[in-house]
Amino acid sequence: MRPTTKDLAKAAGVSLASVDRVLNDRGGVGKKTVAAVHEAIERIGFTRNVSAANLARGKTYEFRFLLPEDGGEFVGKLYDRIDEASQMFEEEGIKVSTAAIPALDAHRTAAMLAEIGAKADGIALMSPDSPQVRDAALRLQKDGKHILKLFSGKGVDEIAPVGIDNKAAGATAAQILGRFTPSGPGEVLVFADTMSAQDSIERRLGFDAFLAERFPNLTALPSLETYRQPARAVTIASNAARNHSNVVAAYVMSPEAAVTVNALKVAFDLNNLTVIAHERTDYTEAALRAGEIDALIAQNPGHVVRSAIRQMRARCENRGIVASQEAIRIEILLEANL
Amino acid sequence: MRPTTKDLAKAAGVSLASVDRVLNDRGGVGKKTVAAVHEAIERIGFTRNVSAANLARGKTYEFRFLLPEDGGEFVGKLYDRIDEASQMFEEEGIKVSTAAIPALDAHRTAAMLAEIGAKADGIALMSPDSPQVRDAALRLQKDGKHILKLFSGKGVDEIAPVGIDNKAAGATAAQILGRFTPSGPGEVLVFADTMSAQDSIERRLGFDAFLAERFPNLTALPSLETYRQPARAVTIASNAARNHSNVVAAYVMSPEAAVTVNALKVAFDLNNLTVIAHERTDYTEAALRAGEIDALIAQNPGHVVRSAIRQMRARCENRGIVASQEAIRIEILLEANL
DNA sequence: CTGAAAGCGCTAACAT
DNA sequence: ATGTTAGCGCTTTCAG
Repeated sequence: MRPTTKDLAKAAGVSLASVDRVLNDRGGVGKKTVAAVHEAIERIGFTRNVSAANLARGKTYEFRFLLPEDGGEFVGKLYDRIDEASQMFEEEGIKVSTAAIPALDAHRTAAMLAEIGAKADGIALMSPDSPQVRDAALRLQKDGKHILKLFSGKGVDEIAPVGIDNKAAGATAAQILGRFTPSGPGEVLVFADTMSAQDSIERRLGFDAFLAERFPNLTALPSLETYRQPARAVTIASNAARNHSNVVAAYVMSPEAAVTVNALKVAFDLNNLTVIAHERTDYTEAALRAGEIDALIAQNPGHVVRSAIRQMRARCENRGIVASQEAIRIEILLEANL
Repeated sequence: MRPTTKDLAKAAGVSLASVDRVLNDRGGVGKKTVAAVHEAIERIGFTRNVSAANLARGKTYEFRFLLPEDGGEFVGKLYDRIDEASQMFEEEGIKVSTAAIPALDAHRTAAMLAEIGAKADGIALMSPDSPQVRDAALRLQKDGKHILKLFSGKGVDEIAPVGIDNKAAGATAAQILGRFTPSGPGEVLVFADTMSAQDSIERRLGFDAFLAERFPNLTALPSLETYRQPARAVTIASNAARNHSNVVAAYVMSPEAAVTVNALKVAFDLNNLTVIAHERTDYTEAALRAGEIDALIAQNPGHVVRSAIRQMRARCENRGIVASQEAIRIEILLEANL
């Protein structure tokens, strides 16, 4: 049988309470005691029983996902995965819920973050970077809350990101686009909802660097911003078709491809255009099947959600994580591996 | 606070013991009692606390991975992931270990399976299909052991598989190979360690069907078997180069690509040959970076290992699984998304 | 067929 | 600074 705290206490010649204090480094323990316990841990090979600890602690965590209120299909998928994960984590005493935030209004987002964050143990936030939100997040972190950024740039601030490396995702898009496009010089259209989003900037960076290095015959044109407005998107695409005679491919950077791809359909013959888009949604899946989109660069929303929850928990209990499990893979989706 | 068994017992007007009997349908309970408990569960919204149950039960599980003794690099990766997972699951009372089996010797494999299986609660087995092994596995299943097949065909027998759908993987290889290869007629070399392995057969099936339908100008040649012998592989590749004037691509089906790719390197100019291989190992990763391999069709070994463990546990506790979490994705790896 | 009661390994008051 | 002890929610004898 695996040694228990009782065994440990006996082996270290101290009481259960002292063992517990050392194990959870609560302080107020003599140096000798600490040393004795640590020595005994090594000697008898003690590993704590998490179930028992959680039970005794009786602590239940409240984690909250804050998602943009007008998020579109991809955010819809996230909601589904959160529901699913919420059920499986409930058994482990973790309550997971969601809240919609007005992502475009940095002020109100920051206010909501502060308010909701105060009541939760952990927050996973999906919102464009902004000073207000960043400050609110950092303040919460100071208060011992654990907060994670979803799908946003890594290393920009002190807030840990969860999601694919957007620069690498852009590079991946460039590589698949380059390989799928018949060789010979050509121009590549690049679309974004709006270039102010940190993730679009990073994708663009990775895309350009890779394309320039590997496919110098392909020229990436300046980013076109649709603001997710169908009419505007059509106008933009049509203008592009008129102004550029040798467009051979298009890269749709935003996670909501529908508006842009629909616009491309009216302005171009998609059979002669390599189209790379992001994220798997009902729309992009159908478009991939129909041959309108050639490949999808995606991240698994279920994995992102579960990873975020595991990471928030690990932080709450200040335990480590299994890094390889939490790395979010950049997936390339074709029709055959949907 | 979440309702507990005590609350449930009170709500149903029965004792804790009866509640437990119903919850774990142990039988020997009156119909009325069962009904009362179920009604109360719905009424007060009871969900069991797994931690507490596991603690009280005091049960620890023993799971064992049986892997081929001469497995090569890919199996090496598996060992690494198993070590890693073993640590994280130990905290939850799950002991995970490995054992090497003589995969080519069906008899001894079956014998080892029977012997090791008797001592474990669950077995994850990676071995070629054979009647002997199948029978040993089914016998263990009858004895209430839980056994999973790693990387082997789905639906072939009563033993649940863990790993990618090999037919779809073959199709994915075909699609990426087709798109990466300049159009115009050409021949495609297909390599296997040996075609007797179920997974190679399925990959070939998926590959051929997809290639024929989408890339009719590409002709897949009969499978070439290397038996993983370097000299033999070189001979085969050289013969292929001599006998076929228009080879434009190669599909390496086996999880150990090194021998075949090295042989291809001597017989062909890899710059003019699209090479698709399987699985991420140090070798394939380097080859991908060097441009010798054009794309990798892979499955995440860490995910496979964790999924197998979760599934064995779920079976032991006869709980359900979150299907979307256990589906092993067919990954397409390029240099940019390594 | 049903119930009472003693733990599982750990935590957290409350003592000392 | 250290120890004692009463549970956490559930399972499991052992009686009835």
